[in-house]
Amino acid sequence: MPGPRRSLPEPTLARLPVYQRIAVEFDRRDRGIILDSTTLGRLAGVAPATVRRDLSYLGALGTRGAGYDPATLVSQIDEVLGRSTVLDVAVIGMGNLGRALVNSSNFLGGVASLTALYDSDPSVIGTSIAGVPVSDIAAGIASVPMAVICTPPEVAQEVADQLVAAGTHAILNFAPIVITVPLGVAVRYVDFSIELQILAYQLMNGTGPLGGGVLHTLGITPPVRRPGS
Amino acid sequence: MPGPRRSLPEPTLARLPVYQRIAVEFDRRDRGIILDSTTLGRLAGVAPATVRRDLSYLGALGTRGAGYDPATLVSQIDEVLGRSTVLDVAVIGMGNLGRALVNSSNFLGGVASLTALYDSDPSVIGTSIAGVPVSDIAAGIASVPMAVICTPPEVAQEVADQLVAAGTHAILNFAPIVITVPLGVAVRYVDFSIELQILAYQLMNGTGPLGGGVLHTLGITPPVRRPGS
DNA sequence: GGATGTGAAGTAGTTCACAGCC
DNA sequence: GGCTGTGAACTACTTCACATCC
Repeated sequence: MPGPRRSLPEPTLARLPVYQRIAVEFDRRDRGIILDSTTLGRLAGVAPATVRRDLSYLGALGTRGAGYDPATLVSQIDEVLGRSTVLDVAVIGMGNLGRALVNSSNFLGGVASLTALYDSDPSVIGTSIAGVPVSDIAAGIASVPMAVICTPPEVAQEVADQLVAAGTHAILNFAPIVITVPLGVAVRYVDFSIELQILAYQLMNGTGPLGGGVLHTLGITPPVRRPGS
Repeated sequence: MPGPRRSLPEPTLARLPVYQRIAVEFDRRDRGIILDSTTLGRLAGVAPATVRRDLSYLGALGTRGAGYDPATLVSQIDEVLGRSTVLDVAVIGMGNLGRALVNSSNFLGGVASLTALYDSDPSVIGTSIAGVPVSDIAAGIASVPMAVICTPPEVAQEVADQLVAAGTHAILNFAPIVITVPLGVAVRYVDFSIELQILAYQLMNGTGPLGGGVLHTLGITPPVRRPGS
């Protein structure tokens, strides 16, 4: 079994939204300017060759000798990321984090629409957050393609099971625990404490003050600025 | 330039806290039991060979024919992750997200101690959150080794510059923008909207309902459960 | 001239497969 | 017997370097 042959490598997938944010900004500010892979790479924190390789997966959208048109970039990335289809998403667990997420302006990233919120706390059930009413999780979960788990870790697996039973096929899990799902359900993890631990390690070892500080999260290498530049 | 030779591969580094959480749980529940790489791998969502390779970086701490002692695992991972040295961390930007983070019980992950909070909003400055007073960012930042940026993207670069000037060498950035720092400063990114976009893509293409749903965040592959198991 | 797009080379991480030890 | 620890093979991604085209 050679693996499900994802059409786009995951690190590339993670960088596309970054390129797009940059292109949006350029298109807004300097309409008509052309972005080359070196500039785009510097702003995105990525090597020029990597930028070109990434964008070449979307087809030949650059102009040799010049670069990439921001407007084209924006629409092509929209296309490949499927921004034309907005997916419904539910958030389970309306504690501090759940509330912070749904109130955050960039959370949905243009690909998703918030359709339901769930909690088990009677004092929260029935209230509205970001314009969406909070339902009682015990009363069942409506079918949604994507869901975000922001519950305490003890109940995360149970919630995941409920979601899967209700037809969810993509889960973003903020609970600090690995969840088990059937084949065919996509899960991604966001774990703040692990991120801090990695930073602490890198600060204490090698990659610290003398090392170079070039790290990778989401496959993104931040740009480096030498003392005099 | 062959790269700064980090002693531990980053994906391994990201998995160690996961193994440790599992080991802590086993040690608490069934004192004396021995964990083998297959079990540990299933719970962590990682192939057995990868578990063994990861743990072998910490030295030979398993017993051939048996497995790994949870208590040993916990203390060895503590050691390599540097849990003996607790680093001071500051959080900049006390909006919904900043507040949610500092109020979250597992945020500090045992490696950090929250020593300062900053914001620019007069109505927040002077209050205390999670027992730590919020200071005015305009009044300057005290020197801390690690910092977390939870500001809006427009001011994230400026805040990063202030932090670096104050001596910070590790930054966890939640603002949806790439920041530029001098060589020697470590930066990691957490971007919720990118995570959702990746999930949406994978749901729509290949890796969706029929594909396999095996994803990678933080280098962690979640375990898969076949319909009957 | 100058920047893209891409084979080829290089690098990092995963997985196999088995020797070694309990 | 069973499971670890690890060289060797494999796979995935990045980077080089250059032919190609505007």
